[in-house]
Amino acid sequence: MADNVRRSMPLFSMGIVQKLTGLTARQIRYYEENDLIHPERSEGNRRVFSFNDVDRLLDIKSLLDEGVNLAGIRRVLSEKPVVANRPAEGKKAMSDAELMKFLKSELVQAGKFGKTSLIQGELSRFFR
DNA sequence: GTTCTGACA
DNA sequence: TGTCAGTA
Repeated sequence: MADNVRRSMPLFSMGIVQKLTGLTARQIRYYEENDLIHPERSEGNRRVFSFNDVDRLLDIKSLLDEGVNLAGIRRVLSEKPVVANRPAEGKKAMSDAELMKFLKSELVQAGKFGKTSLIQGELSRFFR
């Protein structure tokens, strides 16, 4: 259960998530409006994303890249309970350590190249 | 400086 | 979706 705790631990700010996912704040907020994600809120009403939210956002990005509309994405994601991120054996893509490492490298690259790096096109292949 | 909501091109 | 406004 320590796994779920870590995954739902609010750690990322909007800016970080933007770089991590390559999505714009506008999109992220829009997806939240459509109940695709449910970030926590901090003091000043700031969104605080958990590891799960980022992972979920990446899934959304993958679907978007495949030309799936919001309705379709919502359908796919609706099968994934928010807080109920059980140790789904045959569906687990990456371990926490791997995902963490991956995200960190993306951050570094995003920093080097300026803004959105390769996160946009290639990334979608690794997920889902 | 960063993020938030609402709104409009 | 982008972006501007007015805040917190």
